[in-house]
Amino acid sequence: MNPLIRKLSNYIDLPQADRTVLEALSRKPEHIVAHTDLMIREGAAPDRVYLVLTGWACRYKVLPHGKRQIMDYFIPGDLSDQRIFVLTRMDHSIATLTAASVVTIPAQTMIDLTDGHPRIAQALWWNTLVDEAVTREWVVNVGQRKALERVAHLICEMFVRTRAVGLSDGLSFDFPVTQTDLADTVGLTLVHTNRILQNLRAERLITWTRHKLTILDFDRLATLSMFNPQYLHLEHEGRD
Amino acid sequence: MNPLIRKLSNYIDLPQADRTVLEALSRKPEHIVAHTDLMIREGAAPDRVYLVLTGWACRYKVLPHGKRQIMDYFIPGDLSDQRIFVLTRMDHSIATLTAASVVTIPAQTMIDLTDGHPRIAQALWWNTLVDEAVTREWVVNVGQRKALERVAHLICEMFVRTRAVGLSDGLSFDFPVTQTDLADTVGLTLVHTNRILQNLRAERLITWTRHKLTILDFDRLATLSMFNPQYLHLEHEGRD
DNA sequence: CGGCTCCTTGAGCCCAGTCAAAGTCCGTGG
DNA sequence: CCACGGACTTTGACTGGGCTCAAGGAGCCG
Repeated sequence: MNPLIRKLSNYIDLPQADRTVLEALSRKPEHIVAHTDLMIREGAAPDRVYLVLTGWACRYKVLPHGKRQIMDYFIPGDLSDQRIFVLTRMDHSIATLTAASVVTIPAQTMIDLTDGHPRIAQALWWNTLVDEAVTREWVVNVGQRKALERVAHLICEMFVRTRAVGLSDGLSFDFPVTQTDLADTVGLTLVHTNRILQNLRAERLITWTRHKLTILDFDRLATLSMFNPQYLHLEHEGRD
Repeated sequence: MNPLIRKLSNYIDLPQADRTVLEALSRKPEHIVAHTDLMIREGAAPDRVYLVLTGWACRYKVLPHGKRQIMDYFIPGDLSDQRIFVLTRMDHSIATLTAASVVTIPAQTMIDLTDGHPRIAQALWWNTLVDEAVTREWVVNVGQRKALERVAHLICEMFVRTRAVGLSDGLSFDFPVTQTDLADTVGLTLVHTNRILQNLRAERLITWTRHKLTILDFDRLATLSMFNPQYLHLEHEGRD
């Protein structure tokens, strides 16, 4: 099933008409190799929105001293900002982390989508609000959690988000980033991130080989990292 | 002038009709003392939006181990999420940092506002996108900058944001938070934040007494903290 | 003038960063 | 099928930025 529909269904049940409209968006995905910037680069004028169908991507920024911070992961079903073209310049970049298939949606299509389909419009608002909540939680993560908790929290989040689009398999899911990516996500060095992963493995909390991550004890991982999934708003909150 | 209008004018010139509509919102502000949670608390159902007219407020979250992270400051002209009521539960809290006057806008008023006034709708989208960009920059700040750079960056940002609503005086502006608040904002301890402030003063980069902060050398402060104001999108980007 | 809250300072420790090198995995081409 | 090369992961030794604990000082309000 289209991962965007699957994702939005966590919020609200969409009637068939709306589903058809959303399905129609996902024709003609583009296949993009790993580690490629999408067309909207920092400084350029955004005129489109990206929808990831398969693979992972991320938002990131590189500072003048060369350090990179990843500020968001895009997994299947994730959409880059629905109204990004209101701005005239991107203030960050978006790149694939893996090979990915991505749909490009022109600005006008997004406008028509929300103008003509109020339930989709509302679901996309939910989507936007969740994106904001996730980013805020990442501020909390790098600001207040210790290294081990930080990595554990990210793993919990990505597991739940992956499961929400039907891409988990029990407590296993595809976590296709390198340790360097992970380090730049949680604000630690590569070396320290690696040692933290050793700890998580030694504590029998996770296994992670060949991009396949398995959580061995979700409750302990969630408690230890103070993971409270409420900010993901996946409890079918759509009123009506 | 109404600080919301002033803020949105950084993006686009609003015709008098739109200004009048926005002015009308700001009748009956409520006066709230410092350190008070606004009605939407974590876990509660949001049904309104807040607009700050005077004073500062913040979004924050307290983790189970008692640590607080401030994820956003609200200064005059700042609006809490324009569509927050799409969610059924708040995942964080909002509190005043100082005495403040705040306008409460019911959900339906927000909907009418954007339905009936396309330019306001677009300006509010700009506002939302800037809020997101700010939060993302805060991820970068706590993730990749060192303590001194972090504090310096926040000062640069709050100076520019304050100036954008006409509340700066040369290189001086009201920075009415305690060092404890500041520490919880930049993800450092109070003690270390204090020492960093001593450094900034010793380096003759700032003075900060009685809530009045003066930047002594903006260029040096901006360079040192790698502050690039592009993410604030204040360059009157509104097309048309 | 007493008691808040907030700011400042000192000493010692530890979590995470840095530097450097070695090991592992995997795709590719001979 | 194996050798090679590049990307990614792991390990060790050392350093240092930021945290913790603790106490004292300054400003402000009643």
